[in-house]
Amino acid sequence: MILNHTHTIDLFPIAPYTFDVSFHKPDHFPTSDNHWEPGVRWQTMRWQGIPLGLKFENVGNLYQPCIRLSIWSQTPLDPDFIKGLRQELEYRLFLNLDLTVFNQRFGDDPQLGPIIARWRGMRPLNVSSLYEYLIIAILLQNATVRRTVSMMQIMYKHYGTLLEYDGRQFYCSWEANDLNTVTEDELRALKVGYRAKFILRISHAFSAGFDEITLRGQPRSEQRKALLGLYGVGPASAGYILSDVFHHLDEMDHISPWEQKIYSKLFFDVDPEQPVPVEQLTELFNQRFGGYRALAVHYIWEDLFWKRKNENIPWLEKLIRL
DNA sequence: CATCAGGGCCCTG
DNA sequence: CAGGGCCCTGAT
Repeated sequence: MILNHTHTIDLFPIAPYTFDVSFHKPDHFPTSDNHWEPGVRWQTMRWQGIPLGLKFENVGNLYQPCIRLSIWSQTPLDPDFIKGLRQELEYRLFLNLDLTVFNQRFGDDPQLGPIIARWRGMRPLNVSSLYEYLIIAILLQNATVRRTVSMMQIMYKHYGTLLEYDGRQFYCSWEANDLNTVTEDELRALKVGYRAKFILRISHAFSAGFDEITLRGQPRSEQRKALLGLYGVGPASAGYILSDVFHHLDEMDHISPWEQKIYSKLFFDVDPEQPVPVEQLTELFNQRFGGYRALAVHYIWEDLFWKRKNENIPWLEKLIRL
């Protein structure tokens, strides 16, 4: 599908805001719906059923942030659509997050302070809808990164839409309805394994009305309950979604074994293969980062993975198993 | 070649 | 509440 019509609008995040570390997360596995270069991110999006090609460009700075957003579409978009899209992106990109309190509170923390200074203005990144994020969460389960990438790619090939805009090609996600007529065997043929059942059950739930926007307005406990009610979603996936999709900056209910190893090294400087008990990690997070546990760990985590981009971190390589 | 664990979850006992 | 099984893949 070739997208020829363009609209351009400006988005104004709350300062401080930093474009690159907010739009590129070195620890996220690569998917063919987006591409980042310094100052630019291409990203497809399906909104109100319409496939869009987005291009975000940094035209501001830390204290006077501005993002120029170009929107490619197959047919012209009316102003109401653009308005709704703007609101949705402001939410998903967390542009209204005011980091002032966080920065003040942890600016003097011996570990977090220098990291905040380095990445000031960074916020978590999620451009996906809840449904799209759930698919990713399912594909992450019990798989290496390489396998997750290949499962995601084959799903895009079969059910996504290839978009061409700005001289580039990216896949755009499908909708839950699109899988209504797909059988478990068809999905299994794509080598997603037992996850086929999860993907279908979740897609059916969304087709039947499971609604992201409604959930946004509910308290975290209700959101968690609703997520855990989805077949194939357990505490790990629910935790990622509550922090990444629903923006709960203090979400830290579940620490999985591989995370436990990395946290043990980062916060206690012990051999990751002899990790400290989860309860001890939880206690440390509560004491030091209470109220902002997810955001604090996000800063430390991203700092580590940016470092990994530039230098070899042997202990980490062993743990992330590409 | 065979075996096994992997960035979970469901189901059973 | 602990533990087996699940699809597949690549590492050993």
